[in-house]
Amino acid sequence: MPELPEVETIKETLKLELVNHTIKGISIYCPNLIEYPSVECFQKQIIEETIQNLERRGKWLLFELDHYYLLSHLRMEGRYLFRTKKDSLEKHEHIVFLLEDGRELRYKDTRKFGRMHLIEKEKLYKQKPLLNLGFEPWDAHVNGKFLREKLKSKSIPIKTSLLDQSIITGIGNIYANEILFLSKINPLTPSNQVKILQLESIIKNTKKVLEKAIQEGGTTIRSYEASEGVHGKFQHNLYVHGKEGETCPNCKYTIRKISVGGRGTYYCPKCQK
DNA sequence: GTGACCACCTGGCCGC
DNA sequence: TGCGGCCAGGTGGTCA
Repeated sequence: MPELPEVETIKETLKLELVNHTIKGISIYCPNLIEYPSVECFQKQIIEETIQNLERRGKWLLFELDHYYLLSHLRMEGRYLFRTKKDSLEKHEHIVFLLEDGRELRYKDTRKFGRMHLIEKEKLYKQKPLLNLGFEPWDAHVNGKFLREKLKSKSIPIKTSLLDQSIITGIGNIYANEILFLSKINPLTPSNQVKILQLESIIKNTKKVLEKAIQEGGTTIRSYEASEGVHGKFQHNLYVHGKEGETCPNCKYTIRKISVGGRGTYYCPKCQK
């Protein structure tokens, strides 16, 4: 599933293909994917807009157009593919953007979990979904004191807080597991009981894990591809995620899988006490 | 303000 | 073999 490193990889891949190209038409086969505005407005407003740039904010992909930002969240299995008019529409291809050079940018999403917004440029950070988004992990505001302040009234597990996009944006389930393993913190620890040194360790390892994952092009687990045929390699660097029953690379204890906040959580009970 | 729960959605897997 | 049920996941909404 695309998290921050995967979205960063997708952004860079699409940027090479899309900047300075104009959207001439759009076909929407699954209206539920359009969150805002209405499907009719979305279709009307996006026509004749030229893609100026691609950006990323957390797990959101931002297409900068002339007058709007097209925001795309890939959720679990969303991906973008390039096709031509001659190519027949395949299963799960729900939205087709026709470009002025005849290519088609198709949004494919097996589970239809992804969402798109089209927002006027000046309102980008004044309304959902970016309004309440937290800081990027590399933001200067993100330090131990910041996290302690944010978590002081929270008794939910630290793993759940790491997934809260209004605190630090971009961390998903895979990387939260890895970050807590490297920080030697039990994922069930109440957020307000994590010590300041541990919070600083979390921040350090968040940057470390995400930077490494971006270098490797993200993590390819099941269905994720940056674009067609582009696979990440970070799955070879995972310590605990998806390794239930295997031995811990540090202490050789058996890695355990539990459910925290309804999410599959992998950890070493010996290293992460 | 906080936390728990649910809906969204489909393919894959497992047990019967 | 076929069927039903469960699971995976991120986010937003609702309710206590």
